[in-house]
Amino acid sequence: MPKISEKKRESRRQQILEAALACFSENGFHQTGMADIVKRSGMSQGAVYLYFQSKDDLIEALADDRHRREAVLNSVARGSGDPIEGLHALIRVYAQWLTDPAGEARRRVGIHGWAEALRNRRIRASVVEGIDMPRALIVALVERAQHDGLIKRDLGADAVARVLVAIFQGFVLQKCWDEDFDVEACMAAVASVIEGFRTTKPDVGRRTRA
Amino acid sequence: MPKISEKKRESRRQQILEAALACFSENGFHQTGMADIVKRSGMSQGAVYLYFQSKDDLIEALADDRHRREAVLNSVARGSGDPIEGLHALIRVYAQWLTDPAGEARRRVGIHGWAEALRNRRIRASVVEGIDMPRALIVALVERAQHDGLIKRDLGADAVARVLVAIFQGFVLQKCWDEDFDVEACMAAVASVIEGFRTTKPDVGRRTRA
Amino acid sequence: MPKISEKKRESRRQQILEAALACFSENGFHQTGMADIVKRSGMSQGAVYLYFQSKDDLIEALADDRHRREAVLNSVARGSGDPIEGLHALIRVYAQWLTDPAGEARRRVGIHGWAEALRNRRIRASVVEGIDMPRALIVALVERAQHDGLIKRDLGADAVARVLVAIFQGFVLQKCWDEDFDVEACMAAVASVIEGFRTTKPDVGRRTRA
Amino acid sequence: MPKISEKKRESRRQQILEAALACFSENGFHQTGMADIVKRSGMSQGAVYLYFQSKDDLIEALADDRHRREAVLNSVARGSGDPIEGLHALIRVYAQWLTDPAGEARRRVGIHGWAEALRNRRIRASVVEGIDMPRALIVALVERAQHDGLIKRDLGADAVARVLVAIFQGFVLQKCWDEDFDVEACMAAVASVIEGFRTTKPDVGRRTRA
DNA sequence: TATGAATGAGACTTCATTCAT
DNA sequence: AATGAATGAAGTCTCATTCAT
Repeated sequence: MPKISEKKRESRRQQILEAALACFSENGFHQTGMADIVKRSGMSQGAVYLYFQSKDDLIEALADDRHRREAVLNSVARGSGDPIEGLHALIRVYAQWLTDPAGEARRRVGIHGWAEALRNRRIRASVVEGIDMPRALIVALVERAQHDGLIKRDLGADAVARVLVAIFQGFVLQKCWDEDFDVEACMAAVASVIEGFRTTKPDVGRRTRA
Repeated sequence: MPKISEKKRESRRQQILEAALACFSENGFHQTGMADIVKRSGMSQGAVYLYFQSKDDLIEALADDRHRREAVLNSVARGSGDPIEGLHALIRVYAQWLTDPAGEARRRVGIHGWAEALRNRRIRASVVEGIDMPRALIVALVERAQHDGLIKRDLGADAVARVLVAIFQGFVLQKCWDEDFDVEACMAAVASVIEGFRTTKPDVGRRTRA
Repeated sequence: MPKISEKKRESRRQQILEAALACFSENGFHQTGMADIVKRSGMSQGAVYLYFQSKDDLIEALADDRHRREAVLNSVARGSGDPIEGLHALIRVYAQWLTDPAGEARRRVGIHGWAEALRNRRIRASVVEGIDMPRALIVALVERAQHDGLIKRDLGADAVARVLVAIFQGFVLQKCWDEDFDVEACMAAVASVIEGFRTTKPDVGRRTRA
Repeated sequence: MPKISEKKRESRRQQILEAALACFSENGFHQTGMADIVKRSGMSQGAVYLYFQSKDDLIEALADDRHRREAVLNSVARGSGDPIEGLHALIRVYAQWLTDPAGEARRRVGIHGWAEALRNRRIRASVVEGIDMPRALIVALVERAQHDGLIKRDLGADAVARVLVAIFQGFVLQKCWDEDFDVEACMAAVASVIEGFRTTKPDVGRRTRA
């Protein structure tokens, strides 16, 4: 029974996905040929089509893969007690993800995915869902913080979330374009961003004084 | 060889660029064929090559065009007296650019350009220069503000600038994917971000006390 | 204005159709590659697609071409006075078409078309219409002959027509498979077939009465 | 090497042949993939090649199968006393074969075989032999009938045979394209065709004179 | 200048067949 | 005997660019 073992099959699949990731990372989806992926994966032309129905299917599989990994990323910051501390935890997780050298290719492909999301419904769904997850998480944290009087009540929780998400999207771009992008330094600024959303202590002090 | 007037020539060039912008906006650079651009511009296949050497040349021309427009955008916020007010002015300008319905196509093409910048040196140069301009502007404002004690001195001016730039990059993405993106609400949050960078009053108090 | 003249364009089209006809005649539709047609036509790969949208389009064009030629063929036998003579005229026309050495390729492609008609709606429509034309013609002749008492009234005019059409379809097959197929001899037999449809002598009696 | 029983082996072979027949009937030889046949037969890719050397081998096996079945068909009309009655018997047998709903697929594949016979020597041999059998049979009957003065002596026996064979070939086509083809009505016309081959009454007169 | 027909390399995908298990 | 994963040549079609007019 030469039916390949599930383990082997999954391994082959990963082999192709990794080759595709590397190729897409270097040349984008549409400048990468199946031949490139085939060569890099060390498999034969036909073999790829035993694992993926088409090039688009391959691209979508990578998008789904990314989606799945980010879900894990988000779960880390969940369940923290203090909402402010939760935000900081989230930031730390993403900062780490941003710094990881092994994630370079994935970040680059992510950017290509952003462009692709503009014209491919399936990809857009995956990408948008990918940013809706952390956004929802942040919204929840912010609302709790607002309820506790820790974050200004006149700010939209969604707006706050979008700002934080945007910062990381921009950081991905800047990091990919510029080798010297200093994540550490920027993180300190991000911490201050959160400070900006907080209700100011002095008010309390002044109030007690009064 | 009947030479065409310079005016006519420029007009034709724009005609092609506009057609290309519309096509690229809808389908990206590599999914758009020269035939699409030709059809949309109302010109002939051969004509395009009288104005642009190649498809890549066309893409680069659009990138340069974008670069030139952004230079104008930045100049608006220059020369303001109060650096903090300068930052707010800059934000207002970009918010407006983000909201302009006529700029939709340009924003979308911009995203495709971000992806293309990953593999095309010439495009990257243009894109990076495009964000270096506002970044330098912000850095100058922040440094002045820090000197005046208006912004925390322990924050890197560059980091602050990168955060603000990142926010707008992320906003472009979110706006292009999501029709309902609420620029107004988000701008309020961005104002708070700047608050976060500012020195808090108590410090002044403490300093005076010391 | 290098827009090709209509004459030139039509000539190119024919060039391709002839190459396709020759290739299909030798190897059938699906065993003939576009490369074969391209090579035979002396044009370039891309050129063919300036004249035909796809291989299927090319096949359909040939089917339509055949359809058009047969319409001409049928028109020959129309308008004859004596319906029996009309039938014989039709037979003569088809016999000639069957014998024409220049039509060999067309007959062979016709057979491939019969097979293709089984799974391609568009082709079937063309083929069926192609046999409905002579059938309708024969039906009209037979009905007139029956009205004149020249052909047995108990035969269905449609059945008679189908028999005559079938004979020629079978002849095409036999001629294409067997170089030695003797059209002359067979035509004598076909004349007898028509004899068989005629009313028997008793009618002559009625006629003698007149 | 666990050898399979001869019975089992033959059963598997038939299983494949039936699947192939169904597939070829629907899509023709070259538009049917081995994968289609495999799926329909319920066997594995490799298994087919244990029973047939190649796809062509499979096609040829079906052609031979057809050949064998037709031999049986012809034998029915053999040995009849009256040659004219023999012709009618043959016609009846073929009419029945034409009507049998279970033979639909076989008739359709037969048409594909006619086309294939144009380029495949092996198939042509099988197909031509397949029509030579009934033709020879008819020739023998006609010659006997001519000897007995029942059929016109000036008709070539071979021509008569070819006409009758052609009629049934054409009927197969018309039946396969047109669900409403009326076999019954056409058979009456075929009976008249045979009438047409018969000597006319005057001959009888001559004979009576003798 | 301007046209658009022509080019041909290269894109993605399929498929008959083989072979390790 | 049987499996089905693997192969890789070949298929159809596209497209940026050129060039005769």
